[in-house]
Amino acid sequence: MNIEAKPQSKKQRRAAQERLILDAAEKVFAEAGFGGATMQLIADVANLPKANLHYYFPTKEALYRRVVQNIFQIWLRAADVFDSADSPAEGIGAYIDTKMEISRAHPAGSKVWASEVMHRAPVIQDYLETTLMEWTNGRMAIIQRWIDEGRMKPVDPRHLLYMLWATTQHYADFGHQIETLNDGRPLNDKEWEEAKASVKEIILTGIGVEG
Amino acid sequence: MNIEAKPQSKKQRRAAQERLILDAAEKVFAEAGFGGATMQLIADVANLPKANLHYYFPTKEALYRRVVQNIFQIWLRAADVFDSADSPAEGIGAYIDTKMEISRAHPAGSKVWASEVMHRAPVIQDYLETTLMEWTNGRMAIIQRWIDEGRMKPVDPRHLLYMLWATTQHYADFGHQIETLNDGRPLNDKEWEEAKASVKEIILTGIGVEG
DNA sequence: TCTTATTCTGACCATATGGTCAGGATTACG
DNA sequence: CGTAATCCTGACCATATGGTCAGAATAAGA
Repeated sequence: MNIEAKPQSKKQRRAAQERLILDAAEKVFAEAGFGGATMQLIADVANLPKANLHYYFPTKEALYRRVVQNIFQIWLRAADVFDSADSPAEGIGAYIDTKMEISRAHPAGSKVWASEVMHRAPVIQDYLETTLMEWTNGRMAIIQRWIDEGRMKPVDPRHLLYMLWATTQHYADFGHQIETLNDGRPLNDKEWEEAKASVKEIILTGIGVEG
Repeated sequence: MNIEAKPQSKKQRRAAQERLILDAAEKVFAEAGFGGATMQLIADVANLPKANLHYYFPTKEALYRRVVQNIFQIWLRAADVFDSADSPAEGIGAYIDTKMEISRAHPAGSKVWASEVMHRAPVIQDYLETTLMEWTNGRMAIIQRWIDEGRMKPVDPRHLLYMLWATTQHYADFGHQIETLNDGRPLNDKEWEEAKASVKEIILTGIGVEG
């Protein structure tokens, strides 16, 4: 009973197949939207027969739900850097860095999330109302504390958070527009660093912890 | 030949019907995406038989194209305030105000635009490459001039523009999330003013023209 | 009123899609 | 091996959708 068989145990194979399908689905959902995505296309991208998708995921909705849930987990994990910081500049700066890196590494995920929210969150509304709400309130409290301690400018914590989300996710969700305005080329490493630096500079200056 | 007949001339009726269909289409495309929207649903919202839509718009794509073009015009007109200003604080502040007001007045339009860009702009790529590119370069030049004249902090004009777009459009595109985090209620007049003020305060401070 | 152009619509069609299923292939394991 | 469980798949189905069309209704004009 080797729990870590080299090629594949039963469970590992199942997990690998699910991962394969989920990755393909994330791409297709991001590029075509839920309505525009077809199981056939996802199957083609995953290089599997369509019927096989239905063996692992009973319906298109179920598959989509898993994709969105995956993304949500990534967002949440990204939030940790916020807490462990003990200065606004450090916490918010690290949060911007992390969110920007996620936008670069998981643009498809960000787009699926954006699309889901734009369509009034039919699948993950409960997450918005519970997990996201709690997370937001927690972070707002932290920011408010920093403000009360006089360590940053007294801005509305809620709208600061919205600005952080909007600005960082923009580089994923509107990546195509940014690429077009960059003469058709995706941002290279240097340009990406400039983007991160610009965002941090304006916002951190804007809340009075830099410059 | 009364060009301004009270009830309706031929052309006026046609224009009115097209407007009716376009408004319904904007709503439906925003809520369901291009792929998820159906001509039947658009027809229901417009309270017309489906075949009638095809009398005015030959295909779903043609209808969608018109919706996106309409929105693009609104975006462009909003940009005027940028130019007529002679100080960074005034120009950028007015631009933020205008974009925020559009986000409130035309959330569906903003969502359709976002969706179109997220899907790699299959319909309006040429606009991105020509009109938007020119507009962006023009505004970057203005910002750069302000910087050269020492009237604002030397930030990257391109990323400042992206931040302006991202932040203002966020209130339309992610309006549902914002509403959920606002205890399920849409922002009221006061809250909307607070949002505008917060965005302006952070950004204008961030570029060193306020605070 | 008669004629013509325009607008409207129910009924219809070809196609694409999500999903099913019977049975074949493969693997696990005694 | 044998056999039971799991995994895989081609063929199929019901439905929904974009789009068509013949002809009715309406308006315009003489």
